[in-house]
Amino acid sequence: MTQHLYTYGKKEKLKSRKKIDQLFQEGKTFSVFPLKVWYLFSAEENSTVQAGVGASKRFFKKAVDRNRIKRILREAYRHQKNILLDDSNCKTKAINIFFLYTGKELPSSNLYAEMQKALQKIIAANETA
RNA sequence: ACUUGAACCCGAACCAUCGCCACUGACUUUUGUUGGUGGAGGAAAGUCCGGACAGCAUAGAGCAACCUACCGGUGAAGAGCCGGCUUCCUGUAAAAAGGAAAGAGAAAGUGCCACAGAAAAUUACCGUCCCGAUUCGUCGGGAUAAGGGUGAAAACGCGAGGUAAGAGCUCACGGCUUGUUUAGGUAACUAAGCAGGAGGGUAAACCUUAGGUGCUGUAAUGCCACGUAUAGGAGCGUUCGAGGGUUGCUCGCCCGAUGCUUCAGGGUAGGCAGCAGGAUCCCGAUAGUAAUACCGGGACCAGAUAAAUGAUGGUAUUGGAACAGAAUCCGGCUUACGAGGUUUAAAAUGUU
Repeated sequence: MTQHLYTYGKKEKLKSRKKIDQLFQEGKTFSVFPLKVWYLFSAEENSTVQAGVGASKRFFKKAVDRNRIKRILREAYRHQKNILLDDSNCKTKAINIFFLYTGKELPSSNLYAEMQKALQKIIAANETA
């Protein structure tokens, strides 16, 4: 799993509208302030972890601010995703994850610590399941 | 010199590492590896105008609604731009100069005009004048609109005549306005003459006049793929017509039959085109006061669909800056904004 270290390319993004709707309807959720996380394990054959990020239009009316948050979240995921990929239980599963920023102000840090916590929670959830 | 305003320019450099999107070369040909090129704005914003493009409609009439409103030019077009005219403001001895204007009509009608003031359009508080009464302090009736006071604005200004006092009541001059003649100008308009006329403002109040306006927007629209069920129940209807279209309404007109509405249930929500070469951008010449036009040469310059430009460290000083992120595309307008650069102004009281 060390071949692609810190990438976040097209294949790793959660893009299909169908999958996202499914995730919001059927997926489980928890919060690590200021993040809210949806996740869903599925038994599909192409086993990849796909993740998406977002920010509420209600709190961030300017597109520039939403772009900024999405970039920070992507950067945080990009650097920390190997926590998930190196875990032997998660490696082979298809996991859909969505990170929503629920804070009301722009983040002051790079959100690495929060992202790490969130990913570890997903691993823990997988083990109990 | 600083500060402030206006106009224009610019909108954050370079290096390393990690990473993103599009196109593309090579190697591998399920997949991937590696290299190259390009990758947000002056407002991409607000969605306020105008188009291109697309679909639908094209049988009209009335009403309603909306838009435009000095002249000429420019442009695909506009509520755009350029030049001029007029009016107003600043300024000046007068000019020059600078700035502003939703700039047709208030002389068709209706309405409204805060506060103050007697009164905001047929008004009279003080005052002035006349008549009557009088306890000589004033009181009552009438005339008037010169003067005072209020206000953003008070019945055109000023002089003379006139009168009890006064008043465009009359007259001269001036200002305004309608028609007309002459001269200049493409025209708006300007100057002069003649004849007539009115008397506050407001049309970003209704309104009137003149001219004009099909509707809907790229989630348009076209094509391909996938998929279910020409299944079932109920209602309406087939020339005595359900329903639909036609601009918002009314009339009228047109289309119209395995059709329309609805209940329950089921399926899809993937790709391609539209979509990045255009009223394009840059440089130069010519014409024009200018907007702009035209000619010559050169350039190809983002294109996604949960939606690409970021992170970390360093280099000279400030520890990183403003407003802000394309989504069909153009032309404008408006609004937001900064460290800086250039020019210009400070005459409506800038500082040293």
